[in-house]
This record gives sequence, C-alpha cells and structure tokens, in this order.
Amino acid sequence: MTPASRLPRAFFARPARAVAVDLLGKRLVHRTGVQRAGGIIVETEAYCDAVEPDLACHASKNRGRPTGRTAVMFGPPGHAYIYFTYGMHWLFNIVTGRAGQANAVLVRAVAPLEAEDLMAARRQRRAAGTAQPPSPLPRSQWTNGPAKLTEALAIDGRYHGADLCDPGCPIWIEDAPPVPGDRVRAGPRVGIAGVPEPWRSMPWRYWIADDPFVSPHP
DNA sequence: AGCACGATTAACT
DNA sequence: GTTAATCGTGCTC
Repeated sequence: MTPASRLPRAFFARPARAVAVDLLGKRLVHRTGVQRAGGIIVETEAYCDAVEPDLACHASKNRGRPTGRTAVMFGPPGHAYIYFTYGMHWLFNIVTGRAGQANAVLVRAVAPLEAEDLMAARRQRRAAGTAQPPSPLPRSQWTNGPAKLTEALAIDGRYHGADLCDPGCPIWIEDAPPVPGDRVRAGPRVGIAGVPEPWRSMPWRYWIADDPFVSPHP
C-alpha cells in the first residue's frame, strides 16, 4: 500500500535550494515489512544548484563528468543518492532539478515521529565485548545528524538510485504543512572545510529555527 | 598499484 | 577541544 501523500516527482524537479527549503517539515518514511519508521525533516543542505559548478558537490569530481558513484545525481529527480563515507556512515540525499544536471539535497536531521522504539534500538550502541550495559541513548541524539538518521531509519546503500516517487518504493517523502518562512534559517554547509571559496561559505544549509533535532555544533 | 582523505560520530583528555 | 574508527573513491605515479 502506498500513501496518497507520497511527494510526486514534480516536487523534486526544481532547483536544489528550493527543494531543500520546502523539504523542511515534510516526513521521511521507510517501511520495512509491516513496520514504518519516520521523522520530520528539520535540516537539509543543497548541492550543485546547476547554475555553475559547486566544488562542494561530489558531482564536481572527475571534471564534472559522471562516475560510478555520482551517476545517480546526473539522472532524473526523485531518486535517492546514497553514499558511504568515512568508512562507516551512509548519507541520504534526494536528486533534484532535471536529468543531465547534478543537483541533490542532503537530509541532515529529522525529528523522530513513528516507531520511535525501533529507531532507538537501531541507534543503541551494541555492548562492546565486556558485559557492561550500554547507557540508553537520549532521544535527542537518535536522528540529529545525517549518518544518525540513516542508521535510525535503516537506510543504506541498497537504496542507492531507488525511485522515491515509485509507489512501490519502501522509502518516500510524505507531504506535510510547510514551515513558515520566518521559521527557516540558512547558513554555510557543514563538513566541507577543504572546499575552496566561495562554495565553502555559500549559505545552502537550511534548518528549522530552534528545533532540538537540528545537528549539533555548526 | 598505491595513497590521501572524506557532505561523520563517539569517545576521550 | 582532540582523535580514532574504517574503507570506497578519485587522483597521482
């Protein structure tokens, strides 16, 4: 069964920055069997807004030509661009814009909404070797980061390239009321200190003001 | 064929 | 504030 509120391709077929802002307040859902886990998107980042090269974007590698890793980003909008980083973390993006352009939006944080016990279990550290009961991870830290939310929602590389607009896809974005414009904040993207200016400082990270699940530090 | 490093996180001083 | 964990990718030799 597919919810009628699954966002259609037209939503994603727009410039990355517009989609990144409009994704705030929407719901990211992953169905595994009969279980559903999901959260309200509270933080995003736009990459490769197509006007000119964005050196912070993976698609700018290989002189801006597609590679095995980035090919999905050059494809049609509404598909998942998921990649593995630091040897241990999966990051979830949605392809935006139109085919031929390499645009994407990174989902950096969500607020837990459904199946919270399931998310907590997925995020709970395994007891390392010695039999010491791991202290429960606070709810505030379940999904407040790009790699934390993929772990909590069990999203990984198997969904790389998946069409989120396909009624059969177990991952989708559910429509929800938009966040008022005066509640949206913008600032530089996180974790790209090695990227040259001006791209390093472009304010293409968006979040909901004062939301407790926005990723820490930055 | 080899290598430096990353759209991060958690644990540590 | 600092650093280890951990490995696929893109770039250099």
